[in-house]
Amino acid sequence: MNDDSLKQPEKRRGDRRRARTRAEILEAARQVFARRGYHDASIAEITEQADLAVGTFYLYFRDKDEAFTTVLQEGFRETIEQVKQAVAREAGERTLAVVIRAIFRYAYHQRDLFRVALMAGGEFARITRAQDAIEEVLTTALDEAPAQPELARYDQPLLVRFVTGMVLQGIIWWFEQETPDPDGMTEQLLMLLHYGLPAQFITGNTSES
Amino acid sequence: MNDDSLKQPEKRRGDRRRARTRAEILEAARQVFARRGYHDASIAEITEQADLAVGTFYLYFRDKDEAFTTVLQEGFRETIEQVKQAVAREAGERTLAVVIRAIFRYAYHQRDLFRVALMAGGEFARITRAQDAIEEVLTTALDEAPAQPELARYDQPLLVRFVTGMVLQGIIWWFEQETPDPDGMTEQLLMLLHYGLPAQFITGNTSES
Amino acid sequence: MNDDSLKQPEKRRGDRRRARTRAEILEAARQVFARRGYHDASIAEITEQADLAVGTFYLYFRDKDEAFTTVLQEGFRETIEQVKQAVAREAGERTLAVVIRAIFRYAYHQRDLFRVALMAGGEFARITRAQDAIEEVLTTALDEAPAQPELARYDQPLLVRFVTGMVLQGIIWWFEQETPDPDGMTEQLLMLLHYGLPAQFITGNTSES
Amino acid sequence: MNDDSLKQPEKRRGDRRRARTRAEILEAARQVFARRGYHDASIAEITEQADLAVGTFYLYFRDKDEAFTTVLQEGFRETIEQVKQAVAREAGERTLAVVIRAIFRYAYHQRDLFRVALMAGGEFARITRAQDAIEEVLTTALDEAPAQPELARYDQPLLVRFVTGMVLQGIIWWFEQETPDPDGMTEQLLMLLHYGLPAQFITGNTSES
DNA sequence: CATGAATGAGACTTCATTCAT
DNA sequence: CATGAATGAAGTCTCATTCAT
Repeated sequence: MNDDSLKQPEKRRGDRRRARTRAEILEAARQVFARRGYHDASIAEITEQADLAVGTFYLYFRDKDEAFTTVLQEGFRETIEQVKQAVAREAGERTLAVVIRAIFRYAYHQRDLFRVALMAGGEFARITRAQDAIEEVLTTALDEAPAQPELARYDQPLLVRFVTGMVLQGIIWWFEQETPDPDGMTEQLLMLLHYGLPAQFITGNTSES
Repeated sequence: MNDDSLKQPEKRRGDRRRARTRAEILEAARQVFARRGYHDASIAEITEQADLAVGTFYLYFRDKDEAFTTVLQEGFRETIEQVKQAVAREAGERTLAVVIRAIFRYAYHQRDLFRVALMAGGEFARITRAQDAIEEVLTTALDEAPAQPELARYDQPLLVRFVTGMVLQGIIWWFEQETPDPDGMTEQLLMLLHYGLPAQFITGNTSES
Repeated sequence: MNDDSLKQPEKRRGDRRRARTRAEILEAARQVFARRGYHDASIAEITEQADLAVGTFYLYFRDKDEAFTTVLQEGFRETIEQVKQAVAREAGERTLAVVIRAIFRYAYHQRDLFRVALMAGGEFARITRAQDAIEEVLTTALDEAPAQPELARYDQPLLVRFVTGMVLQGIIWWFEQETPDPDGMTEQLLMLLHYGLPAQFITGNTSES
Repeated sequence: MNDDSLKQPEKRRGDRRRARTRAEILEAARQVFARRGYHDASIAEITEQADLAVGTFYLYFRDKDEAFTTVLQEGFRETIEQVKQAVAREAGERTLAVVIRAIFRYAYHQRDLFRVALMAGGEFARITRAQDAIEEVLTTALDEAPAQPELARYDQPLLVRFVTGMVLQGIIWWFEQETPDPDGMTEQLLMLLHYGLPAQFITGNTSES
């Protein structure tokens, strides 16, 4: 008891400190990965940015790869949660419109994270990590949607992929352009999904094939 | 004359040999880049795959970067040309249907090349090189299409990006799946572009917002 | 304060260690450069001689060139200072005799350094670095000397070069011979500068031209 | 007989051709060595300059080193011979004045060769090759000179070295300066050897030690 | 004889990772 | 916990030399 009441605060303080240092490294890593890409980012630059010694890095992460993975996982986990909360807030309306708007809104502030994921290269798995995050949210939305007879003609996973591709391109667009803002981007994307393209433009005929 | 008839064969033989070796290195590079990604591909592995000595590589390419760029450029140049020819063959019908079908048909056989481009990472410009190839073809198609009043509501470059994103995901799909085949993939994509998604599914309401 | 008294020793220890390692590399480099010349000296041989890993070299010097330059600069700086001090000690007598004796005395112990500088080859600038060190000292001596009417007939910079050439040959002599010692060498050189050669020996006549 | 009269011309023609090619390579080598120094000169650059294929080089020289050695040897042999002839022409007057003037005159036109020798670096022997050429001529001159009692106080080989050092510096001077011309240079050097420097300047006293 | 494509040893350099302090 | 000097494997690139044509 005595022991406990004395050590607990210390332990907590220690824990808090550990957590803070860990977070600092992660934040530094995120910036450096975004700046340099996975391969050209060096542990030295990360620790320097975090104002720590090189060795400290290895007290918190097994290796460069784990830090990288963690940056993505924790980053995307947060984004996914925020999106889910946003969707939940618009109670019941688990529609594509709501989901995509939420994605774009949060992704816009996380452009860096997507940059990190997309610039990684190397094992292909990594590239898709950004994609996975989007797919997960979209798939959930589709699954929870009321059955739609018109959807039957689509191969669902493929459909998700197509939409994911569009969303991804929207985010990539922001790597270089600032406009449109998230809501404008959402509007453009939904418009396309809603109205599609003129039949004549697609097939070149008035009548469909 | 005498001189010519004597030296020409020798010169041609040398040229042919040079071209062959160059092609072998390029092919090996393409495979290794696809297998490992840009950074993890080593010159040693490339030359080994080509059954040549390391030094030989440098007789044909200034450095790794030049080889990489060449793999993409020559690869995509060929693909782009084939697509354009295919489109031209279906005289006059420069519709999206024709273009996208052509892209999918040729990209299917070039999956490796897209893998190379997409796995590169590093400088972001590189990642988009695959994207650029698609965008170029799509933009041309859009520009040559008859003016469509309904298209006015879209931001054109963004529209191209969205479609590019879908196409890209279709190709990425093939990295792991074999089906659907190019024509099936085309059909799915065009269907989405043509009919769009049910309004209710998008907005959650019967009436639009 | 507490902080200071605690950290300072650590910092000092680290600094001392760094300085020691740096000096070890420099000493090893000097030996290897003297043994092999600039080009044939390899970083591997230098670090091996210093009993360190290859990578350690690059913690202290950007590249081989910087190490080489440093070996010469620090080596000659020391020599030049010692010569200047020696000259200063013989207060007021800034005569050639004093200067040259000082040069020979210190250069004798620095034979290795001159070997390094002279064996460098490559960019010619480097070869002359040893020469520069001597020229600098000699020029200073000449400039500070009381104006001498007889000196007017000489082209000063050329005169310095000639004397430099003699000194250099004296040092090179020691690369293979041990005798004469520095003072003997000085005596021989000064004698030549003082008495010159017999007129008849130079012109072949009793009377001068 | 028949055999002879028929083959000899062919053999001679072949020999002449071989000799010409060899000379072309040597000339090219000399230029490239002068331009780049021993190490940075590549066989490729030499053969390119000679407008030949790389392999041809090895039909005439065992390796790079042999070509280098030959450039120096043949170059200096020629210079030495010319100097000896010039000296012989001034019948009987084998004085220092004549020898040094001859050296400077021919060395001036061979600045490149000395540059090659001096820029070589690497094994020290090479650096001295230029020096050897001068020493040889000077030593011969000294040996053939009538015995001079005043010379007795000098250590002869050392004396030769000193003079060699002066001559060498005169030639090095021409690497960057154009003036004085060979005769002017000779005059300056001889003046120094003849009159020496003012006693006061050397010792700082009016009376000698 | 001449050619020049091919070879491969060897040099430099970087950087993730360890460990003594 | 923190530090940062040291490590050394691994990768890129050069170029003297060989050899089949």
